[in-house]
Amino acid sequence: MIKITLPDGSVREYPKGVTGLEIAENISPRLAKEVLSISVNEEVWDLTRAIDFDAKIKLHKFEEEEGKHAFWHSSAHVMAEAIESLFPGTKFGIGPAVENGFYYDIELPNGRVLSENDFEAINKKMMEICQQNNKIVRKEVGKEEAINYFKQKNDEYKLELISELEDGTISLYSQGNFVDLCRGPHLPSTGYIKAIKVLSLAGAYWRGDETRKQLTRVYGISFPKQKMLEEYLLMLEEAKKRDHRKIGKELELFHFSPKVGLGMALWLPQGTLLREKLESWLTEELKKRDYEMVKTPHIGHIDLYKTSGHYEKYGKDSFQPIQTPAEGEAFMLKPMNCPHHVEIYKSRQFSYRDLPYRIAEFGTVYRYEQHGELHGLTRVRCFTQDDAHVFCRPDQVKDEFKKIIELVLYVFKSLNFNDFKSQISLRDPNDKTKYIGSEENWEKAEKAIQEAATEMGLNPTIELGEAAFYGPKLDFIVKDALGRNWQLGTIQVDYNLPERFELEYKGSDNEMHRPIMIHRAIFGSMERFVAVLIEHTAGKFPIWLTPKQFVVLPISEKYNDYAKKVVNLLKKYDIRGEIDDRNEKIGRKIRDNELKRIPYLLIVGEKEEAEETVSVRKQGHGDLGSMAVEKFAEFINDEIKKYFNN
RNA sequence: GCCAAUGUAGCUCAGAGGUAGAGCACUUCCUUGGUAAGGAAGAGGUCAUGGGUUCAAUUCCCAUCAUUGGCUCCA
Repeated sequence: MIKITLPDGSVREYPKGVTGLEIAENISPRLAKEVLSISVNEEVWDLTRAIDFDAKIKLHKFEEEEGKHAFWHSSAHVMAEAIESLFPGTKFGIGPAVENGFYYDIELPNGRVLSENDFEAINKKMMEICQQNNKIVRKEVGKEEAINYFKQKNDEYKLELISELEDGTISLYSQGNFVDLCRGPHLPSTGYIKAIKVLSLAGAYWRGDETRKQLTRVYGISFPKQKMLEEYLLMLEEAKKRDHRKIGKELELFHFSPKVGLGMALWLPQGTLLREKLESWLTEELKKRDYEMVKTPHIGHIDLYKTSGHYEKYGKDSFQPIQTPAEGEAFMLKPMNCPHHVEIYKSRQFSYRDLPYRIAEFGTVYRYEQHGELHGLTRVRCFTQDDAHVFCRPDQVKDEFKKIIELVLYVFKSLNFNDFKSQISLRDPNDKTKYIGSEENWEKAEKAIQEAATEMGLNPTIELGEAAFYGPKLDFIVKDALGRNWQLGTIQVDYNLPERFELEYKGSDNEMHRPIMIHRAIFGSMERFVAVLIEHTAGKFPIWLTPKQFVVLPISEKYNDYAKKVVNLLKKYDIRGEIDDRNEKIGRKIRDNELKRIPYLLIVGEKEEAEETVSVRKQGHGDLGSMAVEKFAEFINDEIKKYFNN
């Protein structure tokens, strides 16, 4: 008998060779139906693998990473089996589970190329294999046996992989007629997969190496329930509908013109209004928190970036220096605001009493991103950071972090980003040599960040070795309405620039000391933030942010004058909107303005004009009845206040 | 930058080796209306750009440019 310890600490005895599936059945038949893989002493195993020793175990369902992973990994094998049976002689690269589904890199025989027209046949075949409910069997083999098998299959990709493995650690998994080199773990049988579908194709270099052959990467998704697949496909469609590029066009927020330049957004009037609202709101919040606003030029002398190190880092792969008529003089488009802000610090002398010194700027920077990297507003070549730098003493780092975290949380809450994670990136404890700055300062800062995060109620994950060479950092990753992750806020300690620019302050000991510089951004960049906001809200922005808060719809042209009066009156209350005075019926005007995601439609006709009221229609809620214009103004302003009071 | 797909009216997209079509938007006219599409007429395109094949190319081929998806997930 062996002792099996469950996650709750309870211990059960089982005969030697018991499997995860048997344990699950013993606990509850219902659990046995849902469980997909098992952790045995922290190692994830197949449910059907025999356990021969005392162990701590944990059973994993689809909801857990470990369960999903096994599920999708087996799905990749099913897809491979389907492709092999449809296209005998196909060679297989790697086929792992990924964040959303799985893929397999393949090479079809005789130079045939897979196309979307083949999807249906593959889907059908995959379902067949799943319905056969074939057992998935693990077999540990010697290296030679593995080599022989794939030699006979003539699969040079698998052979290359095997050649790098150590004898005695090689396992094969088989199901039906398909055998694959694989570490596992896998599902007990293919019948667990109730819904499976090929999603897309892409090219991918063998082993990510562009000098090597390009294989076809086939992406797929699968679920234990048909309904889950339907929901997932619906989510994908919803994501497409919410694509910020599409909504940006529909709402006339921004535009890209190849003539102006790739990756350079032109902000249209509506988009500019939205962006300005965000900027002025954040500016007010910064001022409340003792930041001072600064402005710096879009270019800087090349020597500035040589001192900062950015020339070395960005020089070759960036926009090239701008020459002037003067001999040997050159400027660079600024890739970062930091060096400019450092020079602002240097413009005066600092005592320890003057710190922290906080300066902020909506600073536009230019980076020559690779052509293929460009994507809508999320990856551009010219963008505006909501940048700020805090210069402080080492003993102030923790407090400053707490203050910045407070601001980040405030911003997230105000914009309804309620689901987010935080991540602290620290040094690699095994290789501390690649980091700049003193051991003492690093330790202090790493400790300060962790304490600040905990004290502010965050529950950050800690990533060792993820810190930049110049300092540790804290990042915020928000989940949008569709569950997608976006990295927005970042707070970074920097020991590098103060050193390079020889920044100083006079301490209480009358000696000169080096300040610590903290970089931070809340939005990240205005471009990316607006994109995330669009996708999060599907273009239905909060009332205080939205470019047009209302549109007045006259029942007929006879009431256009009254409509104009309403617009002007509301303007006095700082409520923005316009008239739809087209020669159309009211139904038409309602439809068009609903589609433009206008939060409030104010319908005016004979009755409203006589009573000096508007008939209010709220987006998504329909008719709210009529009210006096002033009352509506109050109503909106109350709604806006609610945003900031709770 | 590399691979693939795509590029036709302001937008969304059909189409075919014989120099173009729809819907929406736009202009004009009719209609003056009560909570998600009123009617009619009109205007609008070197079919991304440059080559090639052909009697004939927007359509086929090549190149360029742009857009999109991927190139990070390691059996």
